[in-house]
Formats: sequence, C-alpha cells, structure tokens
Amino acid sequence: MPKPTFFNLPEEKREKIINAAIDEFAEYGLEKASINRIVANSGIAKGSFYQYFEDKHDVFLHLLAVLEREKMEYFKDKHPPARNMDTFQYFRWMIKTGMEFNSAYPRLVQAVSRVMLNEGMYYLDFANIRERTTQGLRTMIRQAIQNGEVDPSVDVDLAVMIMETWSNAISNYILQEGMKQKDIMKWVRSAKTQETIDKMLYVMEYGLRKTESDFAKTFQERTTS
Amino acid sequence: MPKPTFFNLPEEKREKIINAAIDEFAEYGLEKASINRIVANSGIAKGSFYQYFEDKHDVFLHLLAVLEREKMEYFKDKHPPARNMDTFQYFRWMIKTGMEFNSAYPRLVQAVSRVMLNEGMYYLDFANIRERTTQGLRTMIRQAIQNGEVDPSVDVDLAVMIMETWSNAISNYILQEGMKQKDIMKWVRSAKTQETIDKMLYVMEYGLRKTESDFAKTFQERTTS
Amino acid sequence: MPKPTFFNLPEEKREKIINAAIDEFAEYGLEKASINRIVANSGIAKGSFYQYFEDKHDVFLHLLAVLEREKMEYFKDKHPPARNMDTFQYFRWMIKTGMEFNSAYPRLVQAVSRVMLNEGMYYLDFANIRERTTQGLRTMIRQAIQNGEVDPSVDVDLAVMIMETWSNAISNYILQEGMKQKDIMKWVRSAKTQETIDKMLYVMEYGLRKTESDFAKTFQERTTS
Amino acid sequence: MPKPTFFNLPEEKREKIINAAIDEFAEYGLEKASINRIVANSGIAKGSFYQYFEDKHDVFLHLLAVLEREKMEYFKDKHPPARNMDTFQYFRWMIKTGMEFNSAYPRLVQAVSRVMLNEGMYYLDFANIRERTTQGLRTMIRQAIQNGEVDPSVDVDLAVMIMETWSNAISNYILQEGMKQKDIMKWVRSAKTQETIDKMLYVMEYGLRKTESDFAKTFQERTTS
DNA sequence: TATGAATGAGCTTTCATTCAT
DNA sequence: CATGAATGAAAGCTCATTCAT
Repeated sequence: MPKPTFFNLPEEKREKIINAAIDEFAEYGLEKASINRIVANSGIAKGSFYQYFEDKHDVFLHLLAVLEREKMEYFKDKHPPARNMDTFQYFRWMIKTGMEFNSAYPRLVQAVSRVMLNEGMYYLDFANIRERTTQGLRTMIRQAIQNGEVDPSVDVDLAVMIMETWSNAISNYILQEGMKQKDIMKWVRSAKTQETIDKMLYVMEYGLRKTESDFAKTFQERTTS
Repeated sequence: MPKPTFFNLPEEKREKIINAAIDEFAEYGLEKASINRIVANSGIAKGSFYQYFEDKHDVFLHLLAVLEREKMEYFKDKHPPARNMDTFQYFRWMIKTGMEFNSAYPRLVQAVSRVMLNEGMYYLDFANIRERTTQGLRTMIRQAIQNGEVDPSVDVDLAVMIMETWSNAISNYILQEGMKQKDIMKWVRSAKTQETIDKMLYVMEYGLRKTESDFAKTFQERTTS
Repeated sequence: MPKPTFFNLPEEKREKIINAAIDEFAEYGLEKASINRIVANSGIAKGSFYQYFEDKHDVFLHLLAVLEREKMEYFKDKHPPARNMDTFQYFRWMIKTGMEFNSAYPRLVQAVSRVMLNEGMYYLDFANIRERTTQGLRTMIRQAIQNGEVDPSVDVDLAVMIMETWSNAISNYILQEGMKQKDIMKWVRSAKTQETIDKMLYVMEYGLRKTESDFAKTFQERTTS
Repeated sequence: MPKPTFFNLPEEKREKIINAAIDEFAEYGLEKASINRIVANSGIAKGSFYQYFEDKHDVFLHLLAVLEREKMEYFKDKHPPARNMDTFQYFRWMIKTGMEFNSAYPRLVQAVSRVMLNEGMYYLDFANIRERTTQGLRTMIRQAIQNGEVDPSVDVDLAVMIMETWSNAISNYILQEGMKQKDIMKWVRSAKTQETIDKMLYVMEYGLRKTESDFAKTFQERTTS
C-alpha cells in the first residue's frame, strides 16, 4: 500500500504517476517494468518514488486498488435491467457491464490483467486478492444450485474455476479486439459484439445448466475410454 | 536452434544444462530467467553457454522442440481406445492422454507452459508456433460440423478459441494440482481425476453441441438485457 | 551531449572524469577505450558514468566540444599581426596559432586527434563535424583564387584536400615532437620550430601559388610517362 | 611471423585464411578485428589458428609481408619509361605505378593501409617497418640534392616526412575514389585520374624544388608574424 | 518532503587463448 | 597436425535502492 505521502500529493501529480505506471505495466508486465522508466515518464524524482511507494509491487497493488474502486463506482450506478433474473442472467449482465467498464478504462484494465492473469499467477502475494473474486463466484454458484438453476451434482469449486476461466477469456478477447477499434465503448455495445459475448456465455451456461440425468446418461455412454 | 556444439556434448552434460534451464524457466519465466544462474546451476562456464546457444530464446526454443518431440513420441505409442469415435470423444481422449504426458514430464511442461501461456502472448516470435495448434483445432471443428456433431451456425474461430482456452485451463489445473501429489501419474489416472477432467470437458462439449434451435430460442428468451 | 547531471557536478569531480577520459582516448583511441578503466581512474561508480553520459561516444563528443570551445576562446584573444595579409599569410598565422593552442592543451588535442584522424574516418557520425572545417577551407581557397593568389586552374576540392592533409600532418608532427620536450609551448615558439613550420607551409604554398603558365609548361615537358 | 605449419598448408586453405583476414582488417581495423570472425569466415578450427599464427598481430604482419612481396613482384616487371629521369620524375613514376598496384590488390591494400596509417601509428611494432620506407625516401632525397634537383638547404628529414605524407594522401584519395568505380584499374589509368595525380605531385614537387634564394626571399618578406 | 546523485550488483554478450583428444 | 570445447576476464549497460542535502 502506498505511503501516506502519496495521498497527500496534489491530484494532478498523483495522476501523472499512476498513468506512467499503467503505461509501464501494460507495456512490460510486472517483472520487466522499470522503476527508472516510471519515474522518468511521470516527471518525479527517483527518491520521491520511494517516499510514495515501498517498491514496484506496491505501485501495482495501488493500481489494483484503483481498479477495484473504479469498478465499484461504475457498478454502483448501473442496475440490472430486470428484477427477477436468474443466476445466469445476472452473471451475463455482470460480464457485459464489466466489458463496458473495461472499455471505459482500457489501459488500466489491460495493465492489471496482463499482470494478474500471467506472471501474477506465480505470486503468492496476489493469491488472496484473487480469492476475493473466487469467493463471490462460489456464493453465486451455491445460490444457483439452491435455486435449482444448476445441477446439484456439479462440483462447486470446479464450476467456479470454469466461470473464472471463462470470464477472463472473454475479457481478454474483448479487450484485445476492442483495442483495435476507434471507439471501444461503441464497439462493445454494438449488437454484433454483444452477440459474440452471449454466444461465449451460452456455451458455459449450457454446460453448467444441464440436468443430472443428462450428464449421467452421457457420462455412461461415452466414458468407456 | 542450439549450435552443433551442444549436440556433440556428452548426454550427461547436456541433460544437466537443459535441466538447469527447465528449472530456471519454470521458476522465473522467460524474461526474468538469468543465464548467469543457468550456467551456475549446470556447472558450465559462462562462455560455454554461448558456444551451445545463440541466446536465452535459443535455449527456450530448444526446450520447446524437446517438448514437441517427446509429445510426438508419447502419442505415437498410444492409440485411441475405439475406432468410431466422434470428434468430441477424440478430443477428450487427446486431452486425457495429454494430461498423462504432462504427468510424465511435469517440470518441462511447467516451464514451457509458463512461458507460452503468459509472456509468450506478447512475443510475436511465438505467434506462429501457437498458430500450429490453432490450425489443428480449426480443422477438427470443421470436421465436427461436417459430421453434424456441432451446430453449423457455430462460429469456427470462436469455437477454436473456446477449445484452446479450455484445454489450457484444464492443463493448468491438472498440472497445478498434480504437482502437489506424491505420484502425479497415478493421481492423473485415478478415477476421481479422470472424472474431473470429464466434467470440465462436458461443460464445453454441451455448450458447443447444442442445436441451433436451442440457441435461437434461448437467445430470444433471455437477451432482453 | 552529456546529461545535465554531469554539469551539476562539482568542478573538481568533473575534471577528474574528463581527465581520465582524455587519458583513455589518448592511450587507446575510441574503440578500444574502456569505460571500465575510465570509471576506475576517475574514482566514480560505473552506474554514475551512465548518469553523466549516454555512452562512450557521448563522452568523446563532449571532449570534442570542450576542445572547440577552448580553441574559440584561445583564438578570440589573438589577433593577426598585420592588417593586409594575403590568404596564405593568414593561413600560416592560423596554423601557427593553432600549434600554440595545441601546446596549451596537448593531451586533449592528442586524444581528439587520435580519434578524429584515425578511426574517426570510418565513422559517419564525425563526417559532418569534419565537413565544417572543410567548408571553411573551401571558402578560403575560393577567395584566394579571386584575389589572384592561387592559380585559377587549381581544383578547389583538391586544394582543400591538400590543405587539410597538410595541416593535419604539421599538427601531428609538432605534437609528436612537442610531447618529447620539457616545455612544449616554449619549444613551439622557438625560432627553430617556427622555421620548420614555415618550411612545411611554404612547400604547400609554392605548390598552390604557381601560375597556370608554369604548370602548363611543366606538365607538357614531363608528362610523357 | 606465421609458424611453419602455416606455410605447409595447401595453398587453397592458406588463401582462404588470408582472404578472411584481409576482409576482417579492412572492415574493422587491427584493434577491433576479431579472431573469432576470421576463424569463422575462413572455415578453420579455432585451435588451428593458433597453430598457424602467434596472435592477431602475427596475421597482420603476414599480410604486410604478402603485400610487400606482391608489390616487389609487381614492380619487378615494370620499368621506368625513360632512362634519364630526374628524381621527381622517378618518384612520380613510382607513385603512379604504386597506384596501379593498389588497383590490382585493392582489398589487401585497403586492409593494410587502414591499420598502418591509423592505429598503426601508435604501435611501436610497426615503427621499424615504416622506417624501411623512410630510409628509401631519404636516400632518394639525398641523391636529388646531389643531382642539384633539390635545394641543398632543404632539411632531409623534413622532405622525407613531406613525401611520405604526400604519397599516403594520394594513395588514400585514389583508393577511396577508386573503390567507387566499376573497373578500378581502368579508372586509375584514365587520363583524368592521371592528371589529378600529376597535379597533386606537382604541388609537392614545386614546393620542394624551389631554390634557396626563392625561399630566403619569401621567408624574409613574410615571416613578420 | 523533495530531490537526484551515488552505488554496485547484476545483466547479456564477446573475446583471446588453452588444452585434451 | 587438426580439432573445437572450455574458459573466465572483460566488455557495455541497466537496475532497484540508499542517502545526504
């Protein structure tokens, strides 16, 4: 976590720093990111950096926090379109709204994703951060099972893993394609893109929804291998 | 590609070097891997390294080649259990056999995966290597559509992306859990693990198999968001 | 150009560094000059060097700039002894004053000459720097032709080449011999040395002054070979 | 001097080696020349190099010897066009024939010149080699004085230095321009090139020929500075 | 608090030379 | 003689971090 000195900074300066950091992480990832370059690009003194942050990880953790805060803000203003949505409908809404958020902060999202989904895997530091998301999904799945929306035989942890993998894959795909567009937000909201997202989600949804009997049947049929 | 000098080395020495390289890449990834450490751990002189390899990438590409060769060998001895398998059955057999292979060479697989699935994303050098796998899957999907196993309305590229994501996710999951086990191979072949793999694959399979009508119906019902 | 950090250094330190650099370039030339040795001899850390300079070329270019500046200063205080000198008289005065300057900064001149006159030939970087001197001489020759001091049939570029070669040769000779003396400046100003310089210059001067008719005559007489 | 082993080599191999060496020295000079590259380009084993030569200097000294031998051969077949040439006519003939020789072995000449005229200056090893040429010129000048062709007051060493500088300058100029031509030899023998050489030489010749009285007069007139 | 100079470990890479086979 | 693997010093350069001002 950044030191208090950082938060006492005038906002303009603070922004310049985090922008430089975002660019650096987006471009080079966490390991290869250079404090030297961040400092140079943000126009602050080398020593100052160490008065604001502990080290490279510290800056990144701050970006993560910023991302979470902004996401929270973003979702606070949005409301699910319908009252009585089932779990998958809700998940789909969340994913889509998440994609809109990504379009609003593409560079920040890119920087954080690049680190969290790749090198971050190998850092224990980030394990508990990731765990938070996992917890949310786990609760969601359990409710879906209780509501009869998901087959009770489904392994909860497995389902969570699937959902995480899936949303990350979608996120990556959308961000990557989106970065090529002139107006990302417009592109994300376009009917075609929304349909692509829907298709991806339906694959997962169908997989998870299927009834126990279906599964059992297929399982027996096929697993002679 | 390593220089001829490398292949003239006594096998023992050669193995010591590639083992050190595997450990290094598995631990630090490609970027952060240190030639200094590799030579230290393999007990060769720093100058010798450059008599064997062009540079860091060169060692890694060799590991990649070794992995491919070993995989080829491994699959050559295995035969699909049944004659008339449909595409998904074949895919499932491939994934499972792949997992067995991973259990046979866990550290090598770990080293290569770590690089290919993470930093490798950002290296154009690896794009064409990855493309090879992609091509295989694309062909597979097209055949599945022709065989009527997959709905013709399914977007081929999307399906390929899904299958890639999926097999990587499974591979990661299995390898990660497997590394905690005493006897990986035994664990992978256990009924429980096999069932887990099956479940994961079925989610995907169901998602992709669903008929056009199903999709259309669901699509209209739900996409009011 | 050195970085600002270099110019913020206390003069003493700065001098120690450029002295070490001068010694290094004088001893080893540009290519073989070792930054390691420079930092060792100037007592600074290796990292510091790169905070002062971009690289080896950068230090050298600084020496070049220092030399030019000092030369400018030196010439500013000197005034040609007579008003109505002809071109050759002026050139001779310049060369002689230049030799005095060389005696004032022998090591710096040695270091720069060694690089510029030797390896420098093969560096395009220095081509434009050299071009400046060339331009000056070209103008000088053209005026001399207009003034009727030099035979109009003389090829301007050829004459420039001759003058450059000549002044470099003289400069080299004087510096080389001068370094053996106890008091260079005194030696350079001695009647004997001045006479030597005069003789060298007269060879060139006579050669260039000769009238067209002389040349034509000799040319016909001799070029039967 | 190369070791006996070198001279026992089949001519083809020997030529391959010296060609690689010529290329290396022409491209990189003596200091920056890399034995590694020479070995690679000549297709011999690293160890063999050290069985043929002492070190880098040794190879170069051999090139020098080859150059001298070839030059000797070349001049042996040529004969001055006239019997009763004066010293300057002879010198001019020598220079011109030398230029023809350079055209016949441009790469070898280039390699050797690059080293001898630049870095070579700072190597004592080459001092005695250079001295040989110097001796020849000294004798030539003394004869010219005896023949009354050069003013007896002329300082012999000075004259030698002038002639050396001059022939090097011409050689450099001709080689440099010649390398741009399609057919060097033809270009060198062309009337225009020969005239250029003549002009350069006449400048020197006039300078050196002038009578003592001329010199004394001019010297008094001008040397008020 | 702000600064930016100082630092040395570490990086990748090339080098000339030796030496066992 | 021929070979080419082995070697470690040295090259240029970057890095995160400290610290005096």
